[in-house]
Amino acid sequence: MTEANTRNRQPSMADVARTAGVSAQTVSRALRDSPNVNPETRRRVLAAVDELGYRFNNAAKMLSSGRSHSIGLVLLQSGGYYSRSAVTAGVEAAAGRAGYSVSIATIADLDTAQMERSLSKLADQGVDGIVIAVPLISVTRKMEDITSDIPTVTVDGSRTAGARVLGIDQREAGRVATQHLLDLGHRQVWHVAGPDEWIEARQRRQGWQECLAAAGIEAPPPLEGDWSPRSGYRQGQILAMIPDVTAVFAASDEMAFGLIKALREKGRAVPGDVSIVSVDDIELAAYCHPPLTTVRQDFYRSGEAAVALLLDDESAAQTEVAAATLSVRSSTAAPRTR
Amino acid sequence: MTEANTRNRQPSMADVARTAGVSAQTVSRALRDSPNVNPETRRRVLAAVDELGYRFNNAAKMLSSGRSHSIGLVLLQSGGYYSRSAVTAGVEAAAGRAGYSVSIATIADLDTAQMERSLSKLADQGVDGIVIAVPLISVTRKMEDITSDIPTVTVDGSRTAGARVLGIDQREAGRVATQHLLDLGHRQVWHVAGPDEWIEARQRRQGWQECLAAAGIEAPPPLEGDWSPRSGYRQGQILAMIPDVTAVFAASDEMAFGLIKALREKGRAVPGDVSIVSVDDIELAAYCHPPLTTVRQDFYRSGEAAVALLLDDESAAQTEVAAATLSVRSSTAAPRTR
DNA sequence: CGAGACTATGTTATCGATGCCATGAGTAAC
DNA sequence: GTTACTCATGGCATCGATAACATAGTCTCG
Repeated sequence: MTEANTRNRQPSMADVARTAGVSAQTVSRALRDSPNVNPETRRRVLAAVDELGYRFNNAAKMLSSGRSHSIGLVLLQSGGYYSRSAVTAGVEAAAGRAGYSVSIATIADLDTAQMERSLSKLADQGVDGIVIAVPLISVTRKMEDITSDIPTVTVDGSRTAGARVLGIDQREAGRVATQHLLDLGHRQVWHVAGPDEWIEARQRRQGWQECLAAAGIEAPPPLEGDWSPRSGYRQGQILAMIPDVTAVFAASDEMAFGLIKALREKGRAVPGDVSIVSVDDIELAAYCHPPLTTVRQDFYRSGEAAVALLLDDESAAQTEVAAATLSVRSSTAAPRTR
Repeated sequence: MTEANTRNRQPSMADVARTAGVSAQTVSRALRDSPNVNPETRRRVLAAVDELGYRFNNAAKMLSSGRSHSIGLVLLQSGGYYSRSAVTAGVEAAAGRAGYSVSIATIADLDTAQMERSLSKLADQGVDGIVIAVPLISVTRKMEDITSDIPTVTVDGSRTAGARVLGIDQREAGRVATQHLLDLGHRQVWHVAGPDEWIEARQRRQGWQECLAAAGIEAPPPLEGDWSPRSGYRQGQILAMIPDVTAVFAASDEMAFGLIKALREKGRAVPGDVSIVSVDDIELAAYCHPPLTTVRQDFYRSGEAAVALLLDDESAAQTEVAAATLSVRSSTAAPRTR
């Protein structure tokens, strides 16, 4: 009589079975694999499903099969909207294709306690696997416990006992960027790095250092930002006060935006006085002024690869590497000849 | 002997009960509410939980309680990395605070079939509620079925029978932006809109039209982009060929970036010759050249509000409105006096 | 034509937590 | 001192699907 009454409970497999005139087990078989089910029976079952608007109960399925067919994704709330979205999309797409759903757990800051909480939350949900898309600073006992129970992949190169590592070669990105500047004739390359807790940041910095070292150049002290355009702007103000700077490698496009703004304000033209290379190749990189020369990395593919690594037991040891390719635009040029 | 063997099944409530010397039922009570449990008993239970590393089984809980304590979030893969991330973060944060987890389902394009599939997927997972963060073009029977079974909130203003609507007043954004240009002395304001299927886009366009109408100005035909900087660039090339254009309202910051680039290339200075206002206030808006005057909208808050609306039955009819505030920077100026 | 293999289907136990009811201990009230 | 009631806890059925086992019928082949 009341409205609540109209909302009967969802039909169950037993209801379908009754309607189709078969047993629940047969319904289960008809709906999943199909080793041995009479086509005619299956037709009847499907008809009944359709008629009743049956929708299988995931909880029950999960309870009896022990698998949730869902994977967890740990993200950082701040810091690089771009790569975060791209990884998410890649993970979700690959998971979806494999019949898995994705649960997200974001952490506000790179903080051990929050990380533990997120992992616990995902573990409580019973995810079959976890993709960690943020750097693990220090791995606690509790994290180890969880990651050794549940297959885990980290996409940033952090290591923990149970977790496989998907290597995106960030050093390569640093090398490519730096080498490009050297090739243009610059004698020195400065660097605005990301936060040191991020493996990405460390690796890019390493690539930069290695590249300079290989060219026999002593690297200047790196400046450090936090990925944000604002931090790039800050560091740019500092760089603008150093006379000899002709080339800068920024660890992210967003920081490069800030960098350019600061340099311009101090009367340093880009690329006339200072060349800038960064990493990410976000969509806007081509539409700022000047268009950014930047190293493209396929985060979407990384997300996909992470899921593949997670679900495919065979390729256990395989760590895929996303190649780094340079998009040359107009923020770099040969140094001004004196 | 084999490695598989080492991975014993997770301890269950019964195991905890045995260890603590109580019944499973008592464990259940001790771990949840607490109407009638002896403090000493609870202590023993908690100790046992800790000792065994017990982690409750979500599937079982869900099966017996009928609630999954998870909500689904439908996102569009492409189109505006920014707002997508912000909404996601807001949803996840609010859901997390309420003890809910978030499952995502992305769709590649605005396509009815994909939308149906995503909703089905979420429904199959047994989510307790759904937040739809993409526009529903046409609502099919199947979608209605799902949204009437499961509480649903759409954050973009699309309407469907079962879904509540979280109104973010996009018309207001359009009005604020247009009015700003008129206040500066512009006699006409052009518009580069988002795709017409997006309610956001339509509403912003309406706001623009209404504002012009109120000022007694006949609106020029709107141009249409797809939110991407590239599409802004295309439309900018067209606008640059029209002599009288002095002010443009772009429906997103990203399109404004493209617009500015195109105008600049055709020799039209921003804001000297053409003023530009857009919407979103992404972080980079302040760091491009010139810094964008743009309307800020708090998508994070929208995400939070959507969850609140979903979980809080009381405020059923309440549609929260995120205010639109203008960030005035340097992409707008008074028109050149002749 | 009978043994073994294979097909299509039904029966029963089970996953792990919870809801409901039962029970015994302690306690307040008359 | 018996009634009535609360508190703390245990026992059992249950949620819905599945795995494992069971069974009746069909087919194949020597």
